[in-house]
Amino acid sequence: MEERLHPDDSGERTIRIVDIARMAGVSTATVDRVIHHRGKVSEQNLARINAVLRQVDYRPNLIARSLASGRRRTLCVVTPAFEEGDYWADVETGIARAEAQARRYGIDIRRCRFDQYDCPSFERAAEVLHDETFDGVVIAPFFREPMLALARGLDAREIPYVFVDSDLPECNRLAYFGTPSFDAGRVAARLLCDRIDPSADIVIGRIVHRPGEGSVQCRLREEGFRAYLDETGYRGTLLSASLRLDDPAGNERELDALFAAHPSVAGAVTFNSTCHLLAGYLSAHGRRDVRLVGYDAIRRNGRMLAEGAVTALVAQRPEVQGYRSVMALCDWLVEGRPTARINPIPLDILFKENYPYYNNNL
Amino acid sequence: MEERLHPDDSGERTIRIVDIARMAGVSTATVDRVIHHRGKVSEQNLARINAVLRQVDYRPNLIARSLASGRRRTLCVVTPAFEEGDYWADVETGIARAEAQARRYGIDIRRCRFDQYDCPSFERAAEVLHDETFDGVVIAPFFREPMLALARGLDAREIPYVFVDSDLPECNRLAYFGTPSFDAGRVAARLLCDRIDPSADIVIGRIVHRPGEGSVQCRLREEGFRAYLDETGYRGTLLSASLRLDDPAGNERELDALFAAHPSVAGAVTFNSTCHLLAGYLSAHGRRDVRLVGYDAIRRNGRMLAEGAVTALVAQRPEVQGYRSVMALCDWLVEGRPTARINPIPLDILFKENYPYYNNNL
DNA sequence: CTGAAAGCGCTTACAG
DNA sequence: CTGAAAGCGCTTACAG
Repeated sequence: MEERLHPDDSGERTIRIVDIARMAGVSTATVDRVIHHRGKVSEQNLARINAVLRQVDYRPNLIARSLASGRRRTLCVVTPAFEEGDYWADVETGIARAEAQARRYGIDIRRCRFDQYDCPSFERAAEVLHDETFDGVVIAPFFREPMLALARGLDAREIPYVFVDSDLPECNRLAYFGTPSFDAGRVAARLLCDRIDPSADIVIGRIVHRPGEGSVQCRLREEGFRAYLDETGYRGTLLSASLRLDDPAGNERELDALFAAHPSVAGAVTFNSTCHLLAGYLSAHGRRDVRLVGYDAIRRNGRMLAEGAVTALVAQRPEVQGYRSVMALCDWLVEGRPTARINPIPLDILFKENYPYYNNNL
Repeated sequence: MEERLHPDDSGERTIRIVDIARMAGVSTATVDRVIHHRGKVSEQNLARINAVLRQVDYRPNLIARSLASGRRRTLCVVTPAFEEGDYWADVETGIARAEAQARRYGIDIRRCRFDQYDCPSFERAAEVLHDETFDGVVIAPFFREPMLALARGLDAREIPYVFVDSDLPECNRLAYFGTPSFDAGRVAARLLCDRIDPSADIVIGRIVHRPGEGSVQCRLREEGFRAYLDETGYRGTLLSASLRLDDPAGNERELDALFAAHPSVAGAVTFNSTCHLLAGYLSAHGRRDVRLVGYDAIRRNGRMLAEGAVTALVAQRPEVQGYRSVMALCDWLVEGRPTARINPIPLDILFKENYPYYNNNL
């Protein structure tokens, strides 16, 4: 073990660049060059300075650095467009918090939104990343193929990027922040099964946006859900209900037909944040005997939870995801400090009793 | 609405003290005096500068401020001593995280530990706060009377303090961070009742440290627990088991006797973080039919959860509590930014299925 | 009561 | 390849 002198340990004053310069018999500019690997430095000076650097525990004063350099950097955040009360509004809350902190270190944030149900809109957003240049990118990789292409471009230009919400492990992302979808499905299954008979039928509410299938995340959650049922000896039937965000009358007909055909249904689940749709139906029809589990603590779901129309919600700290995604990039750019590549965000379980405290997650 | 020019909105460059000085026709030192309400300033200059300040949206550059002032401040954190794997070790994790950030703004942290089961040790820690002077204090107010005395002293010396873990509302604390204990009790009751018959007996494990009664927090949790049972028509019997941290043989005898006398017990609960004691007993005696709910995601509890000896844990983000307590003080000291006085930390529910992801809560 | 000047630690042209 | 010097925005003695 090398003997090191550290100010905090020894009571010595903290080491500055001038100190190093003096010890190495060079100017501060040369020390700066070595520290940042920029410009040319003679072999001799390089060796001397490195020798000093090895002796002392130099910790750059980031505040001074940021003040002196005056350098501003710009990040681009590419996430779905949202309205108030939507899931992505909560992610934005976290991003805004990070933005406030990042500004102090000279980092600005540019937003770029896309329609999460419309692949071409994602591709248009990706074009911005091509046309302009950024120091880093946070992106919700909703659409696989365009994302892979985009990632190749970013890799080529050596622009670091962070994934939020869902992951594409084959990409060279700096970090990923999101909940483990498969286990999120298992959790939902457990919450439902704790309260219904193992032979009762369960409705799966599927929100249909367009002909294509659901998101990767929803699919993984469903797999986890089914896995749990298999493991625990479930022997009822899983029924599917196709619902639309924009067609209440159609939803009503769909559900009326389903419940008429299967009076024994005792549970329901949705794998995205729209369980308030099903909850509204159950509530309106007085079906308090049907247990419903869904995802995300958005206000409309929270209201249904409070009313008792939803049994439990599985939530995923969207603000934390937004905040940490941005901060990971800041840490990297400002201090060169890497973040873990995969950062599973905790899966939160909300009942009526603890929902009221599930707010400021920052 | 007053018209304000803000750099971010208008593309104008950001306002500095020199700009204000120029606009008011004074020196930067005088502007500084007005901004910080320090030193004497003539009526006339005061008026001029305030007029300018009203026009522009001056946002001090905190980085420059901290660099220039070179002022260091010291906070004192007074929390229970702990060993690895204890609850308070997790709180310390959050404190250490905050410390790293705070250092950049010239804030140092001093620790002061006490024995959470020993009031005199708390009083000794309080003496440090009297003898030395700090710019702010974070404190876990375990013991009411000495804390009230200490708070009076801090108030008199105008030293801001933040409570963590539990609250004493009659004190003039800058902020409080902790979970709502009563509802934490209700949540535990719900978790237990979802899985047992309303007429089954329930054991309450009480950890006895010394003759005195348990902490305020435990008592409140128990009240919430009982309230939930009352509301939901529970009609079994609540049985009490007195356990000790340091007497496994005694615990064994106590529980053997209890379970022998009450073979119908189907549930158990503890209101502090030691449910691993009860879990160990149940596991060793093959009592998988007894559902157990406890508090805090410390490692020993987590292991029992994974094994299935604990049904669910209610957790309270100790790292977040530690982190935010310190940061609240930093925000106040550095920027004069106040925090909400009461900050309820979310109540987390952990099952075997989501426990693995309940780690880095920061 | 007020302002000129130095300085916090680091970076950045610029001249050599 | 190197170093002296200016400057980032703010604060702090100090002289007046």
